Amino acid sequence: MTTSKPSTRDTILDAAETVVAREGSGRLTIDAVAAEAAVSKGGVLYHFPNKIALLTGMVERMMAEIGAEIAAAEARATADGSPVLPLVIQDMFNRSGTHDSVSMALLAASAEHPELLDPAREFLSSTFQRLADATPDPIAAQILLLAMDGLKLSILLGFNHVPDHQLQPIRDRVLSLAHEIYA
Amino acid sequence: MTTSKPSTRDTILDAAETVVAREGSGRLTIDAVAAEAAVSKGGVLYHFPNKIALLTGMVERMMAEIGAEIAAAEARATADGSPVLPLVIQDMFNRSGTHDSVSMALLAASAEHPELLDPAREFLSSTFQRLADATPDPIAAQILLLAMDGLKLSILLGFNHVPDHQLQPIRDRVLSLAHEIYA
DNA sequence: TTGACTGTACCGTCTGGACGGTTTATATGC
DNA sequence: GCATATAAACCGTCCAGACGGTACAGTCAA
Repeated sequence: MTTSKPSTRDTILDAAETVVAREGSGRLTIDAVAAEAAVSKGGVLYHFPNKIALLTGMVERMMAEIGAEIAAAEARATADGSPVLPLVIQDMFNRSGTHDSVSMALLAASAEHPELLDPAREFLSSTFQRLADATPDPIAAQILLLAMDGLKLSILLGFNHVPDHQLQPIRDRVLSLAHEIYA
Repeated sequence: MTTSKPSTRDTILDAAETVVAREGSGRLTIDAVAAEAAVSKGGVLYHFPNKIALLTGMVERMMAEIGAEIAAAEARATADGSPVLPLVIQDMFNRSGTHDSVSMALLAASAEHPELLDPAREFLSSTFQRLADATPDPIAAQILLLAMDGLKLSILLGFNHVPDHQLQPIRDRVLSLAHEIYA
């Protein structure tokens, strides 16, 4: 099992995300992360020699998580011959709600060292591009993926400009639209 | 004419947005804003007695701009009997590209004092809710509005995970989908 | 014995904000 | 018509605190 013990390194990254989610990216200090992770400041600096390394760690873990998730969806899709896009979108819905590492890492990095997002840019754009291009209607697929981004943004910044009771219908509609693309 | 002279106050708010766009929300300091606005630090603090006031000013101007834009679209719509949603969406497309005050204000405030967004939350959610509910298919309208948010986010953080050459087709498709809602 | 930390003390820099001074515009009194 | 008063708009400097980072001695389990 890969989820046996959360290594201190991961604990620290989790703590960093929690701080960003709760207090804003501007309050992401090494001290705050240490306190949140119940580790000393020296302990944080042992794993991440400086703050840039910490931010880099957040961005890298985010990319790894997205990559794994999409790869898993693709594997499932090819396994039972179902279309990929709905699977990916469903994953996104399931993950939303919990403060997710994607948004937090983006916010944190963009606040202080936007250039750290350069590798993420390439990775994300090519990943989603590939995903959309694999469907019969790439433009429609992109629009749905953008809608998912928007939903994430609104949750991330705390506006549910989508009220809770509309979340379920939106989810159903987006999924059915995703299926229609393959019709 | 209301656009006669850009008051120092507005110059300062513009400068703040520029700083956020160029260097990230974490680099939004009073000194940086002063330098960008070609005003002394004391000058900035004359108009905004502290940093919270500056952030509040950004958020308030953002709401005013959105409110005015949507009101204008609604006025145009009722004037010639055309549907509102496509007009609003067209405005959003036209505004994108230039670093817009909406995103910058959101980023800046969320970084340091997320609670400053509380009034914006209410305003934006009720505004977009009203807009969507005024269409024959609120769910579809919400999805399109979310897609616009997503597009804004991706431009904002510098990922065009939508490549430039797809922007035009996406624009056309979203607009035609917006029209279909009324069909 | 080594790796993974803790804890404390400390330094240099940056930043928000306070403060007092200075220019400019406008109004008032004579 | 001119001096004076007054307030608004702005400048430049200073300071306390926060933050990133360093250094180093000590703990403790495997």
